[in-house]
Amino acid sequence: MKTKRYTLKDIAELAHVSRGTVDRVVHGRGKVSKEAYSRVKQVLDKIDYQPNLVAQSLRKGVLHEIAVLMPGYNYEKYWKKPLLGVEKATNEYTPIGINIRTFLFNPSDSGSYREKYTKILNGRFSAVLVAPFFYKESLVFFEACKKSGLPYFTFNTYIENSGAVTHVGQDLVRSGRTAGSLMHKVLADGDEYLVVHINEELENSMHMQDKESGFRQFLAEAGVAPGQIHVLNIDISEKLEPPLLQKLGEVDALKGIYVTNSKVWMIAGILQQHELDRLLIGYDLLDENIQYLNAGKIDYLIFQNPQLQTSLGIQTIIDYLLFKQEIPDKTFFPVEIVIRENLKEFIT
Amino acid sequence: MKTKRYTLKDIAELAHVSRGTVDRVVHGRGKVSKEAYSRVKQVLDKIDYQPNLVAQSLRKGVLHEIAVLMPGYNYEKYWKKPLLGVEKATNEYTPIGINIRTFLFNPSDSGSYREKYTKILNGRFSAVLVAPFFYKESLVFFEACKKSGLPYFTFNTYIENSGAVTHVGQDLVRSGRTAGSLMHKVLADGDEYLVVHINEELENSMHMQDKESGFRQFLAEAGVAPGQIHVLNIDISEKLEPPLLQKLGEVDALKGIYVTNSKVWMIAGILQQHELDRLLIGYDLLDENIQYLNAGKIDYLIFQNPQLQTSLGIQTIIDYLLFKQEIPDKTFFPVEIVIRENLKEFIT
DNA sequence: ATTCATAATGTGCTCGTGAACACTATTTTA
DNA sequence: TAAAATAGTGTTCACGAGCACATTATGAAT
Repeated sequence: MKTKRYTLKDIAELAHVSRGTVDRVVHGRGKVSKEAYSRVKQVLDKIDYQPNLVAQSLRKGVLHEIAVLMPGYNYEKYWKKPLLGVEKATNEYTPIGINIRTFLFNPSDSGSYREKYTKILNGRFSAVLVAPFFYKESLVFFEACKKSGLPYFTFNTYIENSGAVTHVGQDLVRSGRTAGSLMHKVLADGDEYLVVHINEELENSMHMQDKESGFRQFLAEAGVAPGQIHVLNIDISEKLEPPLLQKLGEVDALKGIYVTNSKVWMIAGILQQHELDRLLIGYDLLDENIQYLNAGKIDYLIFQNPQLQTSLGIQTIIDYLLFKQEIPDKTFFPVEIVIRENLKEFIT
Repeated sequence: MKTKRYTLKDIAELAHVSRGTVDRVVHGRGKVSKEAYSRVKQVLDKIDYQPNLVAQSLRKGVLHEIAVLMPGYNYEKYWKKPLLGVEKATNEYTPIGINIRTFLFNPSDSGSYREKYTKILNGRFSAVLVAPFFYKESLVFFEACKKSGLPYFTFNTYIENSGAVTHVGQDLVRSGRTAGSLMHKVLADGDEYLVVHINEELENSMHMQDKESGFRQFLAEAGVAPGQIHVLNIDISEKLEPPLLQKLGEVDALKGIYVTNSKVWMIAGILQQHELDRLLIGYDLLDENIQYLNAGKIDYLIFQNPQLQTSLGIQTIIDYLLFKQEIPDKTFFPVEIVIRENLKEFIT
């Protein structure tokens, strides 16, 4: 465990050359004779040289610059938490020579996305963490990254075969299964289930499909007939109330409602207004949702820990850059179940 | 945001003195004239000097040594995870000049505890993170720490008025409430509840009391009569089976069982053997528990994330030592609810 | 006024790395 | 063969803080 750390000077002595030569070998700068090279190489292979990061950092001023590309929270408040995660990581890593630059784009304007990623490509970054919000534009961006040898890491939105070193996010199918299981534990045998998708133009509808399929998957395994599961697609621009009330009127045994995104508070509001009592499950710790959770109108919230997405993402990048660690191509983090009783520690 | 970092040299120039004088003022080493002192002080006040940690670390070889005092996992496998947390933190912080030394004691031998903490007191540590397993011995240790000015941080076991800078742990009352709520959501109105304490000599029984009181607290608020809640105290050296079966035979409506520690798998085994079906809630992701969770015999596990206890503890210490941050006197982390469906990400 | 003590201040080296630079040895070109 | 080019190697400085040591200034004592 207590392996001595070798310095360039140590190696130089062992290989009977000067520090400069060792440096040239280590960094492959050339201008080294075959004999000197092989002697240094031999020593290097034997001792597993790890450069002193502290000294590197002191010398270079800044070891790495990392870019983060994500939507600004003034457009969508969901993004406030991920930004907090970035700030946390920034505070932690700045003193050791890692600079983090944040590029916020407008999530309803792909032009602003392009503009920001161009800046990143023109900067001199060691890596980039990106929420690939726009599909087509992201593919272009990824190609450009590859061309300039810039490693990219994605979070929040998963893109198949993106070529990213790692994706950090939540397993959506699993989160749907979790919702199904939670609901199934509480509901009785004959009760029926409702899945509500509340669409926004912005949000990726793939997300919701994955969640629904996980939900159905679990219930099927638990012996719930497909006919007991109802689905409601509502666009946010329409009124939510009429279709919901209609459905609840039609199906009397409908005892559980699963809302596949953070807009669950809207449903909670309608239920409260009409004094209806249903088991209600949704996503994310928005203020509105927390309020209804505390009031007992929402039973379970599934939490993506958006803050963790970015802080974990940045940490992964640093592991990659500094320690050349083996990085898994997907880093999932837990599907957290939040009820009123364990809420507190999640929101501080 | 983009505040320039001042160096000692910068300050020296601003105050028209030499680097050495600034150094003496910053460290209060004396040998400075009143005029020079006040000039430097003035500059210092204005610019908020933050010493360059990288340079400090390089110069001093190691910035801080932190001691961790906890039980070894060869005695109790529960402690394997906290140790992993220590290792994770070690890997992360060693390259920036923070050394972490672990002292493992035998949790059934207070002598070994004393022996290890003596070593720590004789070493030159900047801080210590301790699982204060033995109450009386810990008070002695804390006194000694105070005397020698060694800041101490506790985790896992909470000691009232310990004088620790921070305690890192889980809110036990809240975890009891959570168990109560989960169970109450599923059980019907007339159903009855059972709390099982499985004692080990080693474990602090305070823990279990806090959990039970949280459990009762919640159920009382939810309108469950105290008479509907039964308690079973079993010593691990006895046979668990007879008292449990007797209780279940006596009370027919007993539909939910809450085990206040990680020994829940023992109860699950008995239920399985006798083909009994009850809602079962317990603690921690031991292999045995996971097995029963997957088999559907355990419904919910409450998870303390033991790994997080130590890694968060060490991080807190570093914030304290390096950044002199305001540290809350208690750092709680979430009461995680684990079911079969969201298990996976918690165990990797 | 000169010597000595001491307070106050400045200088220089160290930590390990990176990079510019200087130097030597060998080969190429006129 | 002398001059020039180039390959190979070693030396030196800088990064910022900390600390030992050298230097200077100030006052006291003879």
